[in-house]
Amino acid sequence: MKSEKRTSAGKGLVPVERGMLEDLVGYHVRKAQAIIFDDFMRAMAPERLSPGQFGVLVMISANQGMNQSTLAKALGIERSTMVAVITGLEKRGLIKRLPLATDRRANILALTPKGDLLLDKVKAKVRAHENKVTARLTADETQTLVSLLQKIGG
Amino acid sequence: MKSEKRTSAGKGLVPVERGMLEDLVGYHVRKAQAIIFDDFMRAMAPERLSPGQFGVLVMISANQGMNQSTLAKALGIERSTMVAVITGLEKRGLIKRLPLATDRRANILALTPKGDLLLDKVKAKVRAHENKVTARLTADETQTLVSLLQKIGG
DNA sequence: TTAAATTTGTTCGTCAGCCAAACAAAATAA
DNA sequence: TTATTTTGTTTGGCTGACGAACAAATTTAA
Repeated sequence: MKSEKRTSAGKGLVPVERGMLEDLVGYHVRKAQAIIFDDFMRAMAPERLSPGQFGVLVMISANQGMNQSTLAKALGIERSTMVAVITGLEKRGLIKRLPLATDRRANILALTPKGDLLLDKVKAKVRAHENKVTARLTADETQTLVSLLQKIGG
Repeated sequence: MKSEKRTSAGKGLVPVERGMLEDLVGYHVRKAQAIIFDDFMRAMAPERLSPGQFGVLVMISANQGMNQSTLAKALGIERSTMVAVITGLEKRGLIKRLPLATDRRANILALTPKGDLLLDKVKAKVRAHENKVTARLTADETQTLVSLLQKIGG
C-alpha cells in the first residue's frame, strides 16, 4: 500500500478548505441561489418554465397593458434581454404582443388563455417549491431572510 | 391632451405590481445575487476576475495539491464545467496544471507567483466590495443572513 | 493476473441569463 | 420643423452551468 491516497486533498479524508469564501455574503447568496434555481428547474421541467420566464408571466398577469420596456425596467434587465424572453413565450403561445393604438412602437403584453392556465398551475408548483427550499426555516426566519436580502446593495 | 399617458403602466406614474414574486425567497435571493455579482464584476474589472474565477483561486490557494475533480466537487459544479475555468486561468498565467507522479490522469492545481500576487490584491478588493454591498447591514445582521442562507435547500 | 468497473480530464452541444452597441421607426420636445 | 428621446430589435459577446460521450489511467473483483 502507498503511504497516502492521492493528494491527501483528493478523497473525502481531509475536509476541503474554503478560505475566505466562508466569510463572504456573496458566496453564500450565490450558493443559495444555485440550490433554489436548480430545484425550480427540476420542479418546473414538465412545464418547461424557467425562473425568469415564470417571473415574466407573473408580471404580465399582474400588470395589464404593460409594454416590454416597462417590464424590463421593473425586472432590472435590459430591453434587449427582454426580447428573446418575450419571443420565446410568444412562440409557445403563452403570451401575445398586442399593438397599442396610441403608440405604434410599443407592444402591449398579455397572457393568452393558455398562458393563464399554465400560470395558475405553475403558481401552485412554485409555492410547493418554495416550501421545500425553505423547509428548514420558520416563517419568521423566512421573513427575516427576505428583509435582510432587501438591505443588500443600495 | 390624451386622457392617460401610454398604458397607465407605462411611466413611473403607477407602481408596477410584482404579484406573488414579492413573497418568494427565490426572487429576493436572485435579486440580491444580481446586485452582488454586478458590483463584484465592476470592482474587479481591472483585474478581469469574475466571482467564479476568484473562488477557484481562493480554493487552490487554500488547498495544496488539489485536482480538478476535487475542486469541482467542493464548489458544487461539474468536472466538465471546471475545465474551461481552469484553462482560462492557466492561459493567463495565474495557475498551473502540474502532473501527479502517482496518478497520471490527474492534474494538480497550483497558483503561480503571478496568481498569488493577484489573489492578494484582489482579496483586499473583495473585502471592500463586501463591505459595500452589506453597508446597510450590521455585523449581526450579516451573520444572521449567512446563517439563514445556509439553511436553504437541504 | 486478467477482466470489469471506476475515475480523471476532456470535448461538444446546449441552455439560462445577461450586457452594450448600433439601428429604424415612431413619438415627443424644442 | 428639427432635434431628441423612446421602443423594439439584431448582433456579438460574456458568465456560468449541464449532460453525454470518450480515451487514458487506475482500481476493484473475479
